[in-house]
Amino acid sequence: MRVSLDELEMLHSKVCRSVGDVRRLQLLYALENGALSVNTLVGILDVPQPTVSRHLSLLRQNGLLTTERAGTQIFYSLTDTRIIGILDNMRQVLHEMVENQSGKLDEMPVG
Amino acid sequence: MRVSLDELEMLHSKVCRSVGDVRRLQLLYALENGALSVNTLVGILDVPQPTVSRHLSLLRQNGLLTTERAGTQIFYSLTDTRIIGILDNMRQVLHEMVENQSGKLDEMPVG
DNA sequence: AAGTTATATTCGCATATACGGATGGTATAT
DNA sequence: ATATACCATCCGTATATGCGAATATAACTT
Repeated sequence: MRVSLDELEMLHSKVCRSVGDVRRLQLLYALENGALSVNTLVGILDVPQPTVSRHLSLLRQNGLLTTERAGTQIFYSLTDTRIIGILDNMRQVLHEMVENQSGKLDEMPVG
Repeated sequence: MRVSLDELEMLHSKVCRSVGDVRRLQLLYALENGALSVNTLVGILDVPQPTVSRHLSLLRQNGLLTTERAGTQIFYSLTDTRIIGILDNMRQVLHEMVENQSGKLDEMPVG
């Protein structure tokens, strides 16, 4: 499948946006070591089942997760585990940025 | 500065969300090779100046950009250029994912 | 001080997103 | 067929986000 730069840019921002939610970030990390059922994820995140289901659905629509049914359960897993590595890199950089520039985040306007 | 896992998680999702907008993604990439003035960025993105200014402001509030005034102009630059490398990694992975699973994104529900 | 350039902010509006609770659907078991 | 377990979707609501147009602020010039 050929993909233009514009399409890639769109996908890129869409994926970043879908990661840009604490619950969804937690879901991705929870699946770091393999597939889990919805119910298990509900237990881990401790939020209502419909909430988890909606976030999982969004992540799947954006290609980050895939599903597999086993009886009545549905197991979600990462489409590409390299995503976690990338998120870890980002987290590491952010960690350093926070420690270095300390209170400089959210600083006052330039004027 | 000590930073808890929760705080880091918050920052992480906040930063991802701020990257999750096409304009802001374009702004970050535009600044890949050094600082640029707001007006220059307006020319590159070809969107109204207030729109650019608002997106820049958000990116700065989230720590991704820093500013420096030079006369009447304000130059924005990346706080940490490693961010671009991370975004490139993600873009590369997404590119491969799209090419591999072709039309599988946005596929139909599991039921 | 008045004018000019560059940038930031405000306002009103439209759209998108997230949530809880209820409901709907699917698969297995009895 | 009924019951149960598991998951997805709908509904109404509250909040967040993005935009264009107009306006405000800051710095430099004359």
